[in-house]
Amino acid sequence: MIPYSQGNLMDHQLAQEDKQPSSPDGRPATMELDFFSGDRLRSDGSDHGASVPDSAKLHPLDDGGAMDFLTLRTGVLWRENHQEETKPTSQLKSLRDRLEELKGENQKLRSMLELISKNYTAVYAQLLLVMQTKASIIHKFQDEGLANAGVSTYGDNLRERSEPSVEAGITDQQCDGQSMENHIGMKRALSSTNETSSDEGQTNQSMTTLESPNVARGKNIVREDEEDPDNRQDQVLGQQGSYRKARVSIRARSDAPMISDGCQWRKYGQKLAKGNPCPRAYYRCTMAIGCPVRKQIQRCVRDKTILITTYEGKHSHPLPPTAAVLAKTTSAAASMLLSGSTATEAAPNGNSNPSFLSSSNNFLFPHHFLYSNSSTMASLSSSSPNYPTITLDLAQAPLINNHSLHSQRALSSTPNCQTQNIPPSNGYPGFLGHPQMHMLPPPQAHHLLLNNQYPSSLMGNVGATIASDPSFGSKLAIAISSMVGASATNPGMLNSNTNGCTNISSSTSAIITHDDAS
DNA sequence: CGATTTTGACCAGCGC
DNA sequence: GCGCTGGTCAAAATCG
Repeated sequence: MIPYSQGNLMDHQLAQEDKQPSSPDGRPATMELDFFSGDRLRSDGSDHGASVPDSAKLHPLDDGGAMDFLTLRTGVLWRENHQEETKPTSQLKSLRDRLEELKGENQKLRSMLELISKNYTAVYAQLLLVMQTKASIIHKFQDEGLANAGVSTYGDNLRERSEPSVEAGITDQQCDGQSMENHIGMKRALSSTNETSSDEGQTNQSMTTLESPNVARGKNIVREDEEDPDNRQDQVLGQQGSYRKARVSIRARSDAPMISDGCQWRKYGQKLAKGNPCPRAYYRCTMAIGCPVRKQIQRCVRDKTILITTYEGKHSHPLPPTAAVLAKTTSAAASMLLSGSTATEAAPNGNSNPSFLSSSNNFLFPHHFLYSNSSTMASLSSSSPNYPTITLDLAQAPLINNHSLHSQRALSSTPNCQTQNIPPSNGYPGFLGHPQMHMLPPPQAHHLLLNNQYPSSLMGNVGATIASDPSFGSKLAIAISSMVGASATNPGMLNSNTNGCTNISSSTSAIITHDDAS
């Protein structure tokens, strides 16, 4: 009904591609995509969104596409107006009638769309509620059972948290993700203290590395450890190995060995997981001694072009802006995930915050994409209750070209694998390093709506839209950070989105997935 | 020569 | 208890 085809999109892409600066060798310069860059959002927005008056937008967050749509419609009306002078009145009346008819039809379709969206949201909320309840029961069961058995587990940490001798004044109501990490750190500290008597009187640096601002302010007892915290932590981790933390998994198409996230990593292991011929690589953050953050990288067994990066832990050091956004996002997601089943903490907006995925913020379930039952952006992995994992699936995006990952090296055959990137031309190392994403037009949720092919081809477009959405990361980070209320290490990014942050639900999306890396 | 990767060994959890 | 699997360690190899 509405004349916006895939061709328009491709033409737009080509036009954008022509605008890319060229490298000395004549090829278009590589420009990595930084999903979490607000500056990038601004710069791109100047090409599209900035030129679109708000009144012309179909949706507050719709940027470039609205202009195209408006232009197309305006063109039709313009032609109609000029034809008025030459066409017979009856024909004009017929056209007007037809126009009114189409308007009415459009209105009906919009109503139907809204209804479907509401229904889907309601159903999804129920589904999540069920999942959360299930996870909560499992956690509770493990907490009680394993604690009674004297096994050190994540649940055990929860139990110990309220012990005055360990942490005074920490209540169950403070059982958010960060405090959980504190407890993991505390548990490690206690464990190591128990292991070696010579450790008494000292404290584990690893705890410090895991501490939250609350810890730093003295809520927990933190002392300095003279030993190498990294080793200590590794030992404790290796020996106690049962700590369970939330993980944030990112799936993205890439032929590069690693996505660039702005951090520096050292590979410490590689394993062949059962059922997947691709090895899983283990990395730990080396930007600071004792940083507890680790990540695993593995290709999807079903689709080798999909790179699955799983982050665990929270950085214990300041991050460069390029890394801070992703780190904050994953950390916040993990925190929310951990607190999801038990959270009583109110979100900054005043809403209770039952879940990171809840509809209270609704950014994960944008109504634009509710036509597909699998087009949500994040998912809880319920397959492993001890390792709650949230998956951000960007795998529907176009393949990430390895040209953009110039600083990366082969996963298994090249050394110094790290993501300390050479800044691209836009000044941001990028998150997924995806030149194609730069070339795509900015997000256009309503592009999907305008596309005649939907909903049959919706899913493919969803991925492209996510990938092309420069505000995707920002909105995601904003949404998460708004819920956890953590201090922003990169306020520049978070504040940069001036037109979209108030309605995060508008243009973010990804795909619910299952854990199929192994 | 320091930093990093490689890779076999080790450990803990889990299912049978 | 045994075997399998995932995760980590640490010595050796490699790289810059």
